[in-house]
Amino acid sequence: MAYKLDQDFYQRPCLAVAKALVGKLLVRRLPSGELLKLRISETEAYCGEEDTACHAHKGRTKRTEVMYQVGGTIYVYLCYGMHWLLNIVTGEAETPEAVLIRACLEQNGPGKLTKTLSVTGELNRGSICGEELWIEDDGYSCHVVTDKRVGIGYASREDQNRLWRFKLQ
DNA sequence: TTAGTGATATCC
DNA sequence: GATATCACTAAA
Repeated sequence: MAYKLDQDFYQRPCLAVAKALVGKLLVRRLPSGELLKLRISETEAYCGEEDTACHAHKGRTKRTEVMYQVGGTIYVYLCYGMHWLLNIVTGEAETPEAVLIRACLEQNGPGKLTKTLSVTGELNRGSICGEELWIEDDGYSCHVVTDKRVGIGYASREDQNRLWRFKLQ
């Protein structure tokens, strides 16, 4: 009995949302009308200006503006000129928090994931509760393990060591 | 291990 | 205007 997560789900601290999203179904309706469902197997939390790994830690800019929206907003970002990364904004408005969807089952890597789902910058600032992209809970539950975040060598040692990555075990 | 890629931020 | 940076991937 799958049901679509509503906006309230995302209006919680990013760590809680990041952990809760692991094991959920990411659903994408392609422009062609085709429906794709993938189970989320890995997420990472990026939490506020205090977090030196977070894009918004230096303050609000044109790019990070999206992270200051209310939870439930989609933040899509182009990395290394070729990969779109999918994030979901969490928490209250004015707090720059987001969860990076890092991988789904059968899809390791955030860049491959967005390629498979045809996620591009067009979805940036959209709603994760809309008709193009949303998340469902089908009652599946599993063991979630934590780990250090990766690919954030520019962050402080302290922040690199935070166990803010959540994986399906 | 390393090259490729382009938007963004930061520095003239 | 110019350059440095980057939450990655594929090929070797």
